[in-house]
Amino acid sequence: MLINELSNLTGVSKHTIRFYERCGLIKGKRKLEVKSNNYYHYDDEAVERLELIRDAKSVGFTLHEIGNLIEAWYSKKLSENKKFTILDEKITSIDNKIKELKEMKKMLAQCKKEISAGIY
Amino acid sequence: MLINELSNLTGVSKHTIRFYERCGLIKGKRKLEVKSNNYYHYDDEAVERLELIRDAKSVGFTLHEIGNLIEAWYSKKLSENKKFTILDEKITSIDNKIKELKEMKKMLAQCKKEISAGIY
DNA sequence: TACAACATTAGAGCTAACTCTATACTTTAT
DNA sequence: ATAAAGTATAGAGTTAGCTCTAATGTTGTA
Repeated sequence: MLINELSNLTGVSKHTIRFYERCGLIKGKRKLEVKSNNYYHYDDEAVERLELIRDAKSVGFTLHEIGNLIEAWYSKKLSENKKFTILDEKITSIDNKIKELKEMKKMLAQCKKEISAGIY
Repeated sequence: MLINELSNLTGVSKHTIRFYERCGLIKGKRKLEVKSNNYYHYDDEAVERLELIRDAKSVGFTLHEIGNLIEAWYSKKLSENKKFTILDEKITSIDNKIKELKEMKKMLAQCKKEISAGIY
């Protein structure tokens, strides 16, 4: 698919897709058999990646961190050990985030209770 | 306490504390009885707020969202209903984030499995 | 009393992550 | 054949969230 379709499918703007491409987060491929233009073509992996980027961003990961994650995921260059290190790091960081979110939720529930009780 | 102590206690830099103060996220108070300077004094609530800001930021909330939350929490001006609306909104958003994080974690575990199995 | 350490304000500078504009070429529909 | 819509590239502009500098004044210690 071309960039427009990818954009419609994921809800990520074309500008942003190109920006992510410049950052190395996703990769389109040129078709060698097409000589008249140099349009990029995207596959399902690009869709997957954009969804991963969106989810990871929304829980506070930076593009840089997401880049590492994607590399561990898809790269053929990294050693198995290196990949595990990155993945385990992210899993730990996810666990921490979940813990923080649960605490925040508890706090908010407590806050609601206090408001109901008219403490404030 | 003065800004230096607040900074040491929370690990948030003085510059950043002042930045948050300009944003209205925390509030120091001047002591009327002190005439020779206009230093700000901070209490335990300031510490609480800075911790809340740090936690909320790390899971992807913006300062703007955190500002709303803090207002719902501490403000005497908002109506009870308005506060509940904001708090419930944040609770929903927290639940979504937890869900996303759990999915990501599952994906990462799957990724590790695939790497072990030598699929990549 | 000197001087280091601390405080305030104003404003400049910086990085991440977009977002937009301009230019130019290609494809598609009429 | 031509106009509308799509694509690529380069680079400028924007916003959030800091981060730093300079100027100036205050406090605490030797």
